[in-house]
Amino acid sequence: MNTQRAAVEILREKCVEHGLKLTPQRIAIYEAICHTTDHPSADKIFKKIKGKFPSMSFDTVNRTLLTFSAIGLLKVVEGHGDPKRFDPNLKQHHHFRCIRCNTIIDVYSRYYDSVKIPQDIQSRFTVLGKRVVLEGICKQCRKKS
Amino acid sequence: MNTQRAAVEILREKCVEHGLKLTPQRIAIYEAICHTTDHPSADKIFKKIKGKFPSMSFDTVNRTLLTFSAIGLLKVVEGHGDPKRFDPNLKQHHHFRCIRCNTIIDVYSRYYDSVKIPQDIQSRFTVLGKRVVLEGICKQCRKKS
DNA sequence: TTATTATATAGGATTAATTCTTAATTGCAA
DNA sequence: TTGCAATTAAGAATTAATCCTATATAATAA
Repeated sequence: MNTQRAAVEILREKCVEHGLKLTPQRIAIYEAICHTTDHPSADKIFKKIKGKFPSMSFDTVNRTLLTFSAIGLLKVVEGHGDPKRFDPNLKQHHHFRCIRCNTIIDVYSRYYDSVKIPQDIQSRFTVLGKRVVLEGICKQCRKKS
Repeated sequence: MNTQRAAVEILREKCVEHGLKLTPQRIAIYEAICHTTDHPSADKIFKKIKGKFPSMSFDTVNRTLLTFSAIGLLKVVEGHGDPKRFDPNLKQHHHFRCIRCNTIIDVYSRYYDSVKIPQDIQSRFTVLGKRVVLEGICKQCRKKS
């Protein structure tokens, strides 16, 4: 698949750039998370990979995800005290979180992208990223009640 | 102190509203968190209270904070997989998070308050809250490097 | 290629965070 | 007051995250 090849190439570049080895584990983990849009936890990725890669340890998955986060291959999304959740989507986007089922859904909006950093905030901090975070009830949970 | 009395009254109202008992533990915990602006974890609140209330258990602090969160007395702030952090500030506000020291600083901005919920998002979700979340380097950490 | 070496991994141990269990206590309504 | 349902303390159990170390391996250079 095209997107898979692209993923390995992106990974390879980043590894070379940071002097990291391109191991089968790293490839499997990066490909696994690239196929998600639900911001999975380390444990979810671990379980997903277990079938194809029975010898992999949870520690490797967790450590690798943190490494990826450190080199900017993915981000830890803002959560609410539950296990860390990872997001391979580096494009500017926003999040909606359901307070019932705790799902985090990507929101794309030019309008939100265009929200500016006011001058007084710029002088207080070095702002590297911004995001609009919405919360409420998702469609599925709305149906249930 | 005036703000302290106010805190107890707010707590009492909410407790009556939800059929909860007004216990000394709840009062102590609510007053403690009302005096913070640094979005402390349950553990920090626990340590803060320990001096005045040596018999209180960590579990009580944690459970009580979650109860407060459930009845809307405070909120669990968006974090990054670390222990839950609580925010008694229910006024519309925004957050800046330092990626170095993990401090979360309140940001007040009329401009950010005025950011709207687009129509297509309203139709997908029942949006109950919104916040602009900034991240970057805070002043203190900028000095260090 | 092959040898070398620094890095990475597996798997179990450890630590930390959170939640559960239970017996005792205590607000508060009657 | 009294009775009872809600709440608490304390420790156990569970779950999440990190650390340790012996082994394996990717990448480099001969």
